[in-house]
Amino acid sequence: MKDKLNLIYKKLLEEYGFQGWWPLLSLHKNGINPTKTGSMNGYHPKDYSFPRNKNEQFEIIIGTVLTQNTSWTSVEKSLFNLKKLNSISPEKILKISLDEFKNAIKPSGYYNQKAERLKLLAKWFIDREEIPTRDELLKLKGVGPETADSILLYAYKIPSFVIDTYTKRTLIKLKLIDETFSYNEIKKFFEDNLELDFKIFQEFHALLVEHAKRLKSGEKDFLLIFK
DNA sequence: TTCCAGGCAATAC
DNA sequence: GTATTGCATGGA
Repeated sequence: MKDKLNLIYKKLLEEYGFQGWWPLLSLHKNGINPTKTGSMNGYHPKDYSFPRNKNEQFEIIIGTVLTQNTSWTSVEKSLFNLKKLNSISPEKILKISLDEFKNAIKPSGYYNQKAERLKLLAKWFIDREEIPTRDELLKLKGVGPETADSILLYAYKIPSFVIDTYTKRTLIKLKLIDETFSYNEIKKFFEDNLELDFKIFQEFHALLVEHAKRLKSGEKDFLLIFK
């Protein structure tokens, strides 16, 4: 199974190249125009130095919450709105009013709950110096398994595999799992069969998402590249 | 117009 | 532990 999974990773990498997740606003080109830049901006292929400071780390964390059940282009709009308010830092988010904050993140949907939870998350982050554990993250309101794993993997570079709807769908299509597999079972499947390297975990997860997205747009046969 | 998007918490069984 | 439902905007 190890060989099989590594072969899938290799094929995806050959097909799409390095993905450079998690996207950061400071790496956007063309200034402030998220609708035009779309979701192709902010990535940093083969550069694993991010996040380089606490603000970038925090930007990733709020992104993981904002993107819950929401497309990344919508999250970009919210992040740009926050940037205009000069508010992508935990201190600023705590400082602006709840209404102003809600209005800024409205494009991402569920803005009432996300605003309250992000304020709590900001408070938590300010007091948190060390790397959090997964259980600690799961106790935070608004942080479920996928968000916790995304925070660990992309904000803290801890090899904790992220399972999202795309990942699960891809594995089902490849017949490596079936619909009954739970989040933790799928996570274990990856972590038991891969080298525990945060770079591989980041790329593999991002590649699975990219592949599933292209399938959805009807670009090519889903299983073609694996043959 | 309907459906889905890089889910989560509350509730019910 | 597993199944269901509300949360909400924006694009296809």
